[in-house]
Amino acid sequence: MSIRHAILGFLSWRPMSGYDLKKAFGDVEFIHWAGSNNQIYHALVELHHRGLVTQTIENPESGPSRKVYHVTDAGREALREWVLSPPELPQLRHPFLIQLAWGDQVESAELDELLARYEDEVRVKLLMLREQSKRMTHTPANTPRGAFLWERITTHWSAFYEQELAWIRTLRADLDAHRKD
Amino acid sequence: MSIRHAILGFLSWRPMSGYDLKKAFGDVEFIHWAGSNNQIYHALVELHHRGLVTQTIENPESGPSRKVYHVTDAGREALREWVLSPPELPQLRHPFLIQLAWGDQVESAELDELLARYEDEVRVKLLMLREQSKRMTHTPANTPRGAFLWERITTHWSAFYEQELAWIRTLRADLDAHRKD
DNA sequence: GTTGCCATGTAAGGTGTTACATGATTTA
DNA sequence: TAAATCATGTAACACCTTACATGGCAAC
Repeated sequence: MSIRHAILGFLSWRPMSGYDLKKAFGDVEFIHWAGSNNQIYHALVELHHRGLVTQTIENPESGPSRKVYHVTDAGREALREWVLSPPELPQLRHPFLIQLAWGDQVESAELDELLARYEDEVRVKLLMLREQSKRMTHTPANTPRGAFLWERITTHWSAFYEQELAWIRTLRADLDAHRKD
Repeated sequence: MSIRHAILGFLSWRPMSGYDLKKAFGDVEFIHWAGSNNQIYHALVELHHRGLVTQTIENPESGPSRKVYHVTDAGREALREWVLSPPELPQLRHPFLIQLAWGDQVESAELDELLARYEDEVRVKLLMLREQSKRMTHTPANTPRGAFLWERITTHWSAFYEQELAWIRTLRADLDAHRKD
């Protein structure tokens, strides 16, 4: 799984420039690459070199010229192959859990403050996700099945943060109950 | 959050060598990401340089010599500070979701096979986690609160994969129902 | 006239993984 | 005698992020 596959995926929706791709990456939360310029432009050169995309240069009357990339048949086949490639397990990086693992180093009041801050961050994140999904009307689903998949994926993504929020709330409540014993 | 903090944390349990640390990182699932030789040995040199750890060299009668590191008071203070530092949100890397986002490229039967393979991977992972938690008796909790935290963290880690499993099962069932319409 | 968007790139630096190099001891 | 484990490190590479460089156009 690399950024090239995701680029092929985006280009299968419609031809795009590097700049378009950068925005596309930024729009879709669960495609985790921040989609930095470096990677995108570099990947496009490589995909072009391998013949998976073609390049057309647009010179509009006004504005800068853009290089628009289109998927080729070979590219479409590569996309299909990638979709069917062995699934990888998700990788969860959770620095806060590691921090918390040594939470015994601090006092109960300090610990609860830390947990409260984390709860806050997660809550804000969830609000942000919901706002974003409201705005995101441009789900590019061509078929009902595609739309269905897309919906399940984004819901699942939110569910992750919801579980996080529920967990931290229970934890705080239980620690509080303990403290009063 | 960097590997240095986790190292300080481990050393706060007991003095360890680089080799010990490497194993410690490998043992604890939710810290699993960081522990490669390169990083550990490099970080130890740096921590030593900053005076957060001291080094004693053991030359046992048999076997190779080992450099054992101990936390200093400054190190313990740095650990405390880190524990109280602003919490970071978890980062989820989920290549399979990205793959699935373009699942429309393949036929329903192929898609279900893919989902089945993923379900299998998650199931195996969960089994592995449960086995591991059975073996892991060496929870280094000094206090009841520490043990409590540790237990909540590892349970939460499993819950993540459990949610994953539930999600994929529902998804498959619903896709199947759709197909029969 | 300054900010922001469109558009293409480069450079530098940090993070993280895999493999390699070395050498002694223990276990099968 | 071959392997695995103990133990310390180095090297090379891939990945990913941040910031920089350039320049035109539009809007306020």
